[in-house]
Amino acid sequence: MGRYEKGRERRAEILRAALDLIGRNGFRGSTLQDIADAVGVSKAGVLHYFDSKAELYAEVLRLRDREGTPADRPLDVDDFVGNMRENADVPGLVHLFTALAAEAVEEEHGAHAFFVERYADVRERLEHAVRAAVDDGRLRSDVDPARFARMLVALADGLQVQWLLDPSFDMGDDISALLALAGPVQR
Amino acid sequence: MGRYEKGRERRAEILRAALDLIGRNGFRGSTLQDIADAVGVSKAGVLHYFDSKAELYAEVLRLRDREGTPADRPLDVDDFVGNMRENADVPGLVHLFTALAAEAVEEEHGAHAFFVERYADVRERLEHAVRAAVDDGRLRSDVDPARFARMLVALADGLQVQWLLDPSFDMGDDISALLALAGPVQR
DNA sequence: CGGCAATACCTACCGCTGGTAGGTATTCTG
DNA sequence: CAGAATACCTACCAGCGGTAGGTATTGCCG
Repeated sequence: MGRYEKGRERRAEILRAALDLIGRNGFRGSTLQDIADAVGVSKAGVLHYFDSKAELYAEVLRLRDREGTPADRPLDVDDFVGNMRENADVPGLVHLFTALAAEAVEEEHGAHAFFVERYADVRERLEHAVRAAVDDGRLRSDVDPARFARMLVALADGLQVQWLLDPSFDMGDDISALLALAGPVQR
Repeated sequence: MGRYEKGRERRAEILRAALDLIGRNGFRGSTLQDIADAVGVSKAGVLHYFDSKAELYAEVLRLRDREGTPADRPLDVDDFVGNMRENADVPGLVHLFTALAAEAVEEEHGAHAFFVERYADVRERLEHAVRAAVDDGRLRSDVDPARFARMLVALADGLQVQWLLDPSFDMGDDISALLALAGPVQR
């Protein structure tokens, strides 16, 4: 199952082209043919590297994840706010993420495995970060880390949909608002 | 532009058939042809009543909204928790909602108008409910009603995606948790 | 009642999409 | 340098949402 070097390069080329196209035309307007043309390869050539379009898109998102925050870094709750603000610069990818996630809910979907893993991973890392914040006294002691992590992720996802429909608010502010509500009781 | 009686009945039949099919097969597995067959009409017959599949689906969701909570009733923040729990009984529709909403982000999409209106409406009604709760002292006075309404909706939408991927938690509990965080400061 | 516009709804067709079959050319390994 | 693995092509397919343009039916109005 190993790839030749030429193969690894092509694969990377395809992912990069897909990323570009999505950013430019949105992912609904990007077909396998478009991606193939952009790379200078046939449609079947693209499908030689990815079993389906959905899987290709999942890999695009995985690539983006890797290029963003390194997965091994601890991740703090406040990073989440920053991540959210950065997303405002790449609406195409945000759209891809939300739409694909909602589609991939079914087991047979080509991106299902990706989202299962990704949600589990993000939730777990966030849970640790929340627990740390609770221990530090930066979050109220009655905050349930697992639930709060799920809520943070859910809030982020939901805000993205509303923001795509009408980008007239700052998603980071709303995440901050949740963190503030869970902050230590003042007064 | 008025319809004959037969037309109005057919239209209703189609919507009901679509609703049924979605509940049974999920909406990804339901094509215009399937819906047409279920009603005993041709594909073109269906498209006589709806300009596109997306618009048909939007009408399905609109129907479901009307059959649920009456739109004129005031709506209280706690209703939201109950609504969320009810959704657990109709995963097909939940899937339709989240996936279509994420798709319909683009202006040209057949369901775009529906979601713009619906989000605006729900947010506004929720904002009033939040303001009332703040005035009653059931929510902290520093809660911004507009923002909090948006957050509630976002949390609900986001939870639905995670719940569809793994329905092992109660979405109502997480909504409650947000309301609790925004509740009056105790101790 | 009769006429006639609006509506209902069909068959046939279209372009495009993601995906497959099966071949040939290229790359690397022993 | 043999030969398996990989790269990647052309040709093809079924199914999809959607359109064109026709005929049959409905209901209103004089």
